[in-house]
Amino acid sequence: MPRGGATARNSGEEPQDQIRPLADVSALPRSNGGRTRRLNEDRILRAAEAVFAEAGFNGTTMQAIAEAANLPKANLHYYFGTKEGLYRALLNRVLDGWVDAFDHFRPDREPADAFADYVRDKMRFTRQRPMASKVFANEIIHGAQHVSHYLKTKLRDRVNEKAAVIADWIRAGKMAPVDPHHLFFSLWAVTQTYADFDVQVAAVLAKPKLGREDLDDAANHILRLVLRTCGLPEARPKTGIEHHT
Amino acid sequence: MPRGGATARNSGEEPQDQIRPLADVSALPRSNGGRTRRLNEDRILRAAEAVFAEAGFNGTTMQAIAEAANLPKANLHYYFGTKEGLYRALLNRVLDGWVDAFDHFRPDREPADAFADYVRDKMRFTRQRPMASKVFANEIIHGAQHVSHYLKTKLRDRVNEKAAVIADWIRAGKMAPVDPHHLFFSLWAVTQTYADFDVQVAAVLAKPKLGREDLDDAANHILRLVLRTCGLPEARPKTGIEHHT
DNA sequence: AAAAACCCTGACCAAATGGTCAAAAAGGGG
DNA sequence: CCCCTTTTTGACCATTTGGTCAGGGTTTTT
Repeated sequence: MPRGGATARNSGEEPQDQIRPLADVSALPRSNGGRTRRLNEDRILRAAEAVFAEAGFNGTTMQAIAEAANLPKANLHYYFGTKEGLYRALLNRVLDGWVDAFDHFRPDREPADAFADYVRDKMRFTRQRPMASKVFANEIIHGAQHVSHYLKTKLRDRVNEKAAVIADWIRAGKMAPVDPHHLFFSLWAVTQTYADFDVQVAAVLAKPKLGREDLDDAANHILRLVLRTCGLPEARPKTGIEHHT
Repeated sequence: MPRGGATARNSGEEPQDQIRPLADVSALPRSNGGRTRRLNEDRILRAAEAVFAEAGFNGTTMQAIAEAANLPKANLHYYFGTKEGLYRALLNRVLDGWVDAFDHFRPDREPADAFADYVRDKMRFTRQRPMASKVFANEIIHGAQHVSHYLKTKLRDRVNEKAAVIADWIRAGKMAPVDPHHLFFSLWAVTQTYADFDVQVAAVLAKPKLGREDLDDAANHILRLVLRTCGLPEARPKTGIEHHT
């Protein structure tokens, strides 16, 4: 497959170890410093996020992304080479924000605070970028072919590191015994379910769409669930709407 | 693509992966009362479940299903008309088994027992038919275009009915206050995550694949999580390995 | 045995889709 | 204005894919 004259910087030509964020473009100070490029790439990625989230990789057509971005199809190929390249670039972008919430689990923190912050962060992400979550979920469901390396290295290491923190908290008697790994799986599951399966939740709740209050309710519920699971005292929610025991 | 074998069209080839023991061999009246049809439809649906789960609706080709079922493509069209028809038939089949687990929530039961049975059922389903779960998850993520009506009617009614049971249990002081709807969402999330996101869980646990023990661990964890959330006493797991608080 | 109903399938489309390319436009430094 | 790089895009393929169909086979009924 001969590459065209267009140079695709972000395409995934390499086997499967591109987890880096957008390749840094500063190498070429030519022209306007690649401003046009960055601007257009961002525009395309934004459109791609929405389309990929709704249709999945195979269901997404370059044409659809092009229309969503208001650009001719050939333009996408100019910037990202192939559909796969665009998808990889998008995944990198999504993955970046995914593990950051882990930072809340630090040994010096109080478990209850860490969990509260984590849940709040996750749910905010769910509210602000539900599409990103869906793109990721879709990738995993279909075998994580593009991110398996990432899962087995960076994510696993990160989880193990934070699981150790949880284990220490348990040993120190700061919280009830819980399997740290499965606790994380549960945390991911209950938070992401409101992004990935939003239509199901909305349907059951008889709402046309999940609103902010719904997600706040969800966040409160999740936090309660986590705190009880970890044997931690329940802090009253900030809004104070809830009636306490 | 999935199948590399070259043994595509042998008219007399018998499948060896069929594990459908027909109830009675002696008392069957006629050799055929639409039996061929049922047999073939089942065979196709089984193949379709695997392929759709792995590739999603758009990523699945009739050709791939045909190869997985060891039948010519035209045969699938003969039985199901269109790809959409096949998909819908599959979806119905999957949905059928999906709400049945709800039956455990009956007013006369003890909450702890009901939850235990529910979790066990769900996890057994996850173990035995992970593909079915993925097909469903995929459908929901992509907007539930084929099942939205089902979600808004049957599922919603069912959930409301069972939520009322939970609410009664809470009122009766049999369990701690929890939002019943969100409790269900959490239950679905934490159980299905082991089917839908199995590769992620396996990757983090450094296993090539989730085994039975992993799912048993998960089930124990989930049950503990649920019981604590509902303020119910923890029964010791069957294996007795765990030491309780 | 003949008719009827059901089953099977290779061969064949029309449409959609990822990708290519050449030529033209825009941009900018000298 | 000229030269070089970057960007833009319409037109154009090769391949894939869902779907059709006519004709042949097999089983059941009359």
